[in-house]
Amino acid sequence: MNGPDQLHAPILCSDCGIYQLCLPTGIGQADIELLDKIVKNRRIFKRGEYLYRLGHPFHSVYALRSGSVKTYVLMDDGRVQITGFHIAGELLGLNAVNTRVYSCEARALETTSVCEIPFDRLEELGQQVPSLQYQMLRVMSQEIAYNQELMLLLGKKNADERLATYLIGLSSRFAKRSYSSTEFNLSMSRSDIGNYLGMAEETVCRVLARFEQEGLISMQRRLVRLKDIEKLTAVAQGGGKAESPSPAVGKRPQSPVSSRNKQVG
Amino acid sequence: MNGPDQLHAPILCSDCGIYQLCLPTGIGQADIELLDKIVKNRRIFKRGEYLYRLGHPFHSVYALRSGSVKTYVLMDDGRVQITGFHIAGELLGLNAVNTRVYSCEARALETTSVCEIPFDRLEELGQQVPSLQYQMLRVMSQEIAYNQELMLLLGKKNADERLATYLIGLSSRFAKRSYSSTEFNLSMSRSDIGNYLGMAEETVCRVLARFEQEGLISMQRRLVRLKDIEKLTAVAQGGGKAESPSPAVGKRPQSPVSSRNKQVG
DNA sequence: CATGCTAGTTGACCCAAATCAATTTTGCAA
DNA sequence: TTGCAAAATTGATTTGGGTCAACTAGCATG
Repeated sequence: MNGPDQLHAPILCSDCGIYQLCLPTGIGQADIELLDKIVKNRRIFKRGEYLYRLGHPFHSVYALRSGSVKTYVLMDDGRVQITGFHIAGELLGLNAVNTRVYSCEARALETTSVCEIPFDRLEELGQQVPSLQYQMLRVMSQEIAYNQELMLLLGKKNADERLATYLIGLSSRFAKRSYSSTEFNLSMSRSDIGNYLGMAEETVCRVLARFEQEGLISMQRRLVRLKDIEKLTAVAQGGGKAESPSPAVGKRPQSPVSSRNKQVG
Repeated sequence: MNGPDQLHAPILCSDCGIYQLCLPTGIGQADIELLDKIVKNRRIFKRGEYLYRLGHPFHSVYALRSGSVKTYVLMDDGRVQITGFHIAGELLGLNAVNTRVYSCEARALETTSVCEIPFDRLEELGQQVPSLQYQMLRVMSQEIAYNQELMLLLGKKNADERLATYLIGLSSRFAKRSYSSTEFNLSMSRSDIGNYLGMAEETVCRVLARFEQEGLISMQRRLVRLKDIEKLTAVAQGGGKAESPSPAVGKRPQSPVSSRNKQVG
């Protein structure tokens, strides 16, 4: 998605520049070597190729080394909801543990390098390395938290808030991986962005264009530059509408966000 | 929410009528007794009371014995998105494993009986009982799958489809617990339903009223009866609009579901 | 360097559902 | 039993963003 393409994947986990992302704290050198033994293989997926598909039997989880991937769920009639965009250091596929069948699809957005890890081997290893077990719980727990944020966005935010939230979110994910947090390349299309955020791609274009007019960002094609992160954050939180600073007497507050959907009961 | 109120909670997991729901297959009698030792206490929450609140330190997970609970996430300005309604046999709180802080709130919808289980004890026990570890992964994996379905609903379904999906979903959850799948009591308000489904409570009322007119359901207050599950299922899938069976020549298809948001790229 | 082809953009129009408003019904506490 | 607040319903009106349509910009390919 961003940063240098690392297409020459190293052979060992211990040589891998991102293993501290997919397997943070608490795993010793010896354990890393164990892990290295079970990683099935490093594979390259090209744009549009599937890491896994809906309904296929669950056998492996995938650690992203470089590139980016979208995951999405499907309806019978062909409608699609993208549930996430994933970049280097993220682990995919654990959501199939329960049913033993993938409940969504994962597709590369660009050339993407991954480690495929057979789940049953990973589970065995987990029994010897408690911190690895814990790590799996953490990864899933984090995914749940992300998904909850997305539900909040889909259920309660307007178009401006959605886009602003999206940009801010990308920015901080890049920052975490020490890429630029103010200038980056989108690997997904406008249409994918719209699908993910629950809006039409035309609306994505229009809102981005307005953000540019207002000096919040600049865009050319898929390159974004965030020019006013502070204001963008405010918009994401719903503070972009400039609440009338001194509400005239007799004038109903007419808050930009209705009291509906706020906590009451 | 439904079924007999089981307010006299038994003292032991092995006596508990629902332990096979919160801890399915693969746990032996001896392990159950171990588990029983670490369950901190059985508690009763009354309507409106919190099991846990946003930002509070994570210490326990909660197994629901009876009653029902809503979980929801919050925005700074007070907006709320309900992320789930939970009934007997479900396990809450595992989504705080990663940050060690609850990322959402859980609040009883009615008088609700729960087992509180300290997470660190549960984790220790998990190292002795691998199937318990696996069970935790399963529970979280299932929650992710549920959440993905909800994202699909929030992002891509219209009001009719949302309500139909909701009713069908409740029905099959009750069936799994061998309650009636065609007649049940809602423990949540219209407003909560609307919030959960991403629509105004007025719309919930209107759509329910129309479903009743059309003979799909009957409702009085919070008691629902599903009268035509088959058709309801069709509506949930987007098939309620009766695609014109023989499209006249020259008449644009005007499909009830646009080709947008379907899989293309 | 035409020729597509895909992705992105912009304008005009429309509609599903939100909002606003007015009642009605219900559950409970005094 | 009465009184009230919360919950639910129903109607009128508005609107944010979807849909349709036309067009442009990049970019690959023969």
